[in-house]
Amino acid sequence: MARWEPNARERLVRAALDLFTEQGYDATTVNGIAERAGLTKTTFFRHFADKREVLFAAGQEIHSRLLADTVAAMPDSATPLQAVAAALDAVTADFTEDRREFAGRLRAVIAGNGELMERAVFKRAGLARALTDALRKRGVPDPTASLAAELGIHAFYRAFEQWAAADSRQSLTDLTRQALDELRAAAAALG
Amino acid sequence: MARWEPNARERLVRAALDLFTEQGYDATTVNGIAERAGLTKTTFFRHFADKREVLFAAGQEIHSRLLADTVAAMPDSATPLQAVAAALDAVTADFTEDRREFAGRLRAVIAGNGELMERAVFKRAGLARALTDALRKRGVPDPTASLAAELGIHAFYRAFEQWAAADSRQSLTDLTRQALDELRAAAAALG
DNA sequence: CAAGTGATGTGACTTGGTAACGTCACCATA
DNA sequence: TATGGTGACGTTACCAAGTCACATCACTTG
Repeated sequence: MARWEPNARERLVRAALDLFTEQGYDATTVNGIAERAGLTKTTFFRHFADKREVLFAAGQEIHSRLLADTVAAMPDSATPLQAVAAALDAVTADFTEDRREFAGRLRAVIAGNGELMERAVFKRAGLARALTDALRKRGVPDPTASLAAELGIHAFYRAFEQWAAADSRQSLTDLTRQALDELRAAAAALG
Repeated sequence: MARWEPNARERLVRAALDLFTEQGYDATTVNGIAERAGLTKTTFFRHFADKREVLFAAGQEIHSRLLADTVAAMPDSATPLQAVAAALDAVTADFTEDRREFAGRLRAVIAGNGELMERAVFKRAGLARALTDALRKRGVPDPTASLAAELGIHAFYRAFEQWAAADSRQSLTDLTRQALDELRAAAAALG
């Protein structure tokens, strides 16, 4: 018999999201989360750097690396925006249909709290940064690199809003491709 | 004789920036800041929502409103990017030469601490949001509005880095104009 | 001169977050 | 089988951020 139940990390995430939706983020204590997961506060902070991070740790650094690796693997002939598009394809493939309800609840909790919004914006900036750096390593000069990266991340979040909130039947990959096309056209028309 | 020294808010900001540069952000307590300003912790939190905000409260909402008002005052014939350029001119006029040393120290402290970076990124997103909303009110459709706004804010921060860090003799207004021109050209060339 | 206002102080409290130390199943290796 | 290490967790104590109820007193207004 095992000494501890497995998947402590995942249990903490689920307990946190449940409590946040039930009583709100502020009214939920870390002690409460840990207790529901059958653990203690100390263990919570061994898994997550702070209270907010329990909602963001899943996938963040993975996605950054996936963006960077995909961009690096593109042939030299690819344009910056083509590299960005490929990277977004790779990341969005991870957002399968069965994760949509979870993503929707996550989005709702985050949207309802200032501290969480702040962290979300920061994470978004981190993704843009990773994408920018990957483009720079391909020799894309500034400010083209950061611009292409921001365009891509912008498209991703725009699409994510639709995917997680509404009941659109399209995949996040398709929605992101459409958003990127729109943004590309708008950028070209800016003047 | 007045019961309290005047300018409590400003005294708190200066005390905070001084202590942060001397001992670092983490090693500085709110009690310490308040004490140096001749006040107490409670009074600190009456002026600033949290410890970080003491470095950001100056100018944030003022700048948002200035951006919005300037965009709103532009003639209908102006393009989105022209409105953005005018708004940036208005905001950067506020960054006079005598504030440069202060801005440089501020930038250094923020760059050295993760929590402060997070807040800075959030404030930046707030400015972009204000600019986007102002453009929308002019009838600029999405995603053109948010794109033009992000381009402008991107230019502003890019220029701010040069202005606050190096000893370039140019005004922030000029640096921002140049940065916006570069970004416009890069956007048009994206494909 | 009385009543009200506003900026501050006091003290007690909750909670996020850290740190030192202890516990015990599991695993490797002799 | 004996032994010693490792990793994941718990316990306890602590600090500092942030909140709240209540008190103070110069200044203002009628």
